[in-house]
Amino acid sequence: MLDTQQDTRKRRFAPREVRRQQLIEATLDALAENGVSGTTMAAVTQRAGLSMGIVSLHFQSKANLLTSTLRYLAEEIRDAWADIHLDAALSATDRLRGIVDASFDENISSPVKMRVWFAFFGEARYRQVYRDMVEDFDEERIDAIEELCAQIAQDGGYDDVCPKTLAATIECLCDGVWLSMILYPDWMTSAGAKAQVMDVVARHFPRHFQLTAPKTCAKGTPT
Amino acid sequence: MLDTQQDTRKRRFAPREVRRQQLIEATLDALAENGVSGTTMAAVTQRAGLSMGIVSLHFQSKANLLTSTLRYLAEEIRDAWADIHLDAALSATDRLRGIVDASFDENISSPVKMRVWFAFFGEARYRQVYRDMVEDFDEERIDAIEELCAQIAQDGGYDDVCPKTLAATIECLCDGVWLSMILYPDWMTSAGAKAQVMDVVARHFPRHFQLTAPKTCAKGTPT
Amino acid sequence: MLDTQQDTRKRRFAPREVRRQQLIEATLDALAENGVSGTTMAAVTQRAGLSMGIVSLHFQSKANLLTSTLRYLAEEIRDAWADIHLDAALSATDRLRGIVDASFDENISSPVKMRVWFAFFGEARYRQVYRDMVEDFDEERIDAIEELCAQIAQDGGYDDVCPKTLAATIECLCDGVWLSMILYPDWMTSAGAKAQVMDVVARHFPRHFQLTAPKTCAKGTPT
Amino acid sequence: MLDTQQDTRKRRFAPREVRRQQLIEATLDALAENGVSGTTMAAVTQRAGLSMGIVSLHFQSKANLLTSTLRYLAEEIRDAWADIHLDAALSATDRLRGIVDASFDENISSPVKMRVWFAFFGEARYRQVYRDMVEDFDEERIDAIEELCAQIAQDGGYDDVCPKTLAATIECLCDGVWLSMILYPDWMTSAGAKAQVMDVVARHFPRHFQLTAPKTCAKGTPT
DNA sequence: CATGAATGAGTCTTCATTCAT
DNA sequence: AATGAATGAAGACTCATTCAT
Repeated sequence: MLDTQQDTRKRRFAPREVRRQQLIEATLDALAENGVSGTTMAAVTQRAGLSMGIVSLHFQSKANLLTSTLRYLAEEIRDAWADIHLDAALSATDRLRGIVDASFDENISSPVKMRVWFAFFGEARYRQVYRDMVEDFDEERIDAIEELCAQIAQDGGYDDVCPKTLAATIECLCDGVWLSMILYPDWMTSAGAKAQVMDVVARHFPRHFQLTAPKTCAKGTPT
Repeated sequence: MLDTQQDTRKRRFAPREVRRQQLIEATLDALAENGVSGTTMAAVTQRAGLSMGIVSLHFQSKANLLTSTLRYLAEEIRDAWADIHLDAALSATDRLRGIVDASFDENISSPVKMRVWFAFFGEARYRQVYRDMVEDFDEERIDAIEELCAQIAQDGGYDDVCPKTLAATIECLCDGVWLSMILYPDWMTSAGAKAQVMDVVARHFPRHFQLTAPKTCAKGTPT
Repeated sequence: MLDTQQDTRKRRFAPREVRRQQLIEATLDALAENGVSGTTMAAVTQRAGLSMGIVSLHFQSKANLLTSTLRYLAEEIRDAWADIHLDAALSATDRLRGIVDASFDENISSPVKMRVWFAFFGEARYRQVYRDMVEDFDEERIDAIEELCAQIAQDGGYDDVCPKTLAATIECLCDGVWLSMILYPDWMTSAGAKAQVMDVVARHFPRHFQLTAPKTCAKGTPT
Repeated sequence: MLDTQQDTRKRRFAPREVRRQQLIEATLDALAENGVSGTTMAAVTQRAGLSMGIVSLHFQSKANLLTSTLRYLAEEIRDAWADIHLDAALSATDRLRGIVDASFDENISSPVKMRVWFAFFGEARYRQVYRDMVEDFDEERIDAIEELCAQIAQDGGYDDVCPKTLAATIECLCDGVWLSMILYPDWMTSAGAKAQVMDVVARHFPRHFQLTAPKTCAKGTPT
């Protein structure tokens, strides 16, 4: 199956979607390594094993290729999240945990993709694109988290928890943990990231989530 | 006083340090507006009201100007933090609150400077520069927070709090909140940011910090 | 035939070697007219009827273009010399004369190329490039001349001729004559140059080479 | 005496001529090391221990400084040559030998000055200046040599020597030897240069000049 | 659908010259 | 007479885009 795909990719002519995907993946690698400004079309196409002109053919311009790459990332996350969100069989606690797990899934938050996110975020001219693209989804997502928090708070009788604040805290914490994963990849792993966030959730809903035992938290080995 | 300074800046000859500062400030503005790749030397010098060659004269190269700008930001934060950290008159709780307050000080976390920080973080090259520059300080800072948490935990008998985890949570939360301030400045203000972080602290140390009352937390107007 | 070549050169796409040659020839002209420092990439490419970026495409940098041009000249001389040197049918005297003739061949020692040689010699940086490039060949060449002189001296019983000194004299004299051809082109022609050098050879080997008759040497019209 | 001069040079204010000489000497060093294009005003003035603006003050422009430096060199040679030429006590043979000796005097043909000569010669835009400056003197000099040769030829009954051709040969040989001194300084020394030229003279006037004994001419140690 | 040589506007950098002190 | 900070034109180099094949 993979062989067939590889084969298709190396053929002189390939369907439009295969080439687009091939270029987007090469762009992800190039962006992770060199940032937005350091990513040249020559580098992208060389990585994809194709010629320079191919970008114009499939994406018209560099700006469009980058925007498409960003959209690809956003949709990937949205899809992963939607799977959890729409699964009617899950309880509120399982959903909340599922959303956090999905956020730090090895595929979603791989080092390459995290670097690409922040590369776009740091470039002022793409920040607006980034914002327009994630705003709706961000809002939808934070509303969903808030709703789950509200439901757990009500069901569990957690009178002292403000669902809105907790939802914001979870969102911000996730963003901050992502940044740590980029800046200090050796210090913050995918598993550690999940534990870090879930600990704050557990701190608010102690009867529904298990706190990481303080004793296991030895100095020098975070998470 | 300001007039005098303005006057000095516009004079044909100015002391070396005045020019350097003037250029760094112009660079901050340019970076905030255009990101690292979008920031041209022409844009920086025009903003400073000077000629193009002046950068080479005072900073040799664009790379050195950007690195110097990054160092300026880092030292500004370090200084603000050191004021709190070295004030022997403060209690552990006051220090912890002081560090969070300083992190979201209007000058330290102004929109311009926040954008510049993330512009640098987005570029792999400058991430390394940043790490080389502030790794020691970052570690010192998180150790200090951990120590304060440990002290409060011990004094207050909070057996269920792992100081190391809490310190990491605070750091990550601050980063994430900064990110929100850039992306949704209307939604996340400086005051709201402090409240957001202190709420998590209060959740861990309820007898030493005041939780934001859940009732004030109405939907639509977070914190 | 020439039209075809011209046509190829003006076409939007040309084989790599055609473009390289085209650029080297334009560089020769530019160097002869403006020297090393006065030769700008814009001037070279304009002369070639191409755009500025083409140099980076085929030679990466200005330094590499100049080095390649120097190598082109050196190889041209080496090839001309090798034709004589490897021709087994020639006698020692014919070879010696042949080498001198080749040195002042209209193509090898054209005004343009002579000026380019001295433009390079004037730049310390390219003197080293030149040495690294042709030191071996220069040595081989002077050794060959010495050997020819030794053979003629032995065959003709010229006991008073030191082949080593004569070889050095011939080399230096050629260089000096080239210099005269640049500075006073009206005074020193290609034919005169050959006569000048061969006269010194004849002075050493009077029974093998014909001296220019002293009577033809009238004041005001040298050689 | 030297101390006094050094002292004058380091004083904040110095007579016009002292400064000019100081700058010309610094220019000679800079030119020898970096060629015409590589010689910046900053490098020259730094070498002289003075400030950048001083050149404009004493020479108006870089072009004028370089032309003045070239003139300084030309006059130095002319003076050295005139001493010999005007010395009525010398015989024709002594004068001829004296001119050659002066040409390769350690001061006149020092490595630094030789490099500067060829640096100017290689730069097309200074070649005309160079030519205008040395043309008259060159002609005067070659006429003098020719006259000396004619006198020796007549006095010694050398019927087969054309004074005009020999004078041209001596001139060209000197130029070529100078070039060798620059390109291969280890191979061609000042003493070797004189011997090389005088050997050709001796070959023409064997009863007036001593040939270098052929036996001393061993392979590997030229001249 | 695909190639890659060619283009040329945009950028960084250098440096002779100027001028307030 | 001397300084050196500042200027700005000029040049090398980069790279997204175009287009003949």
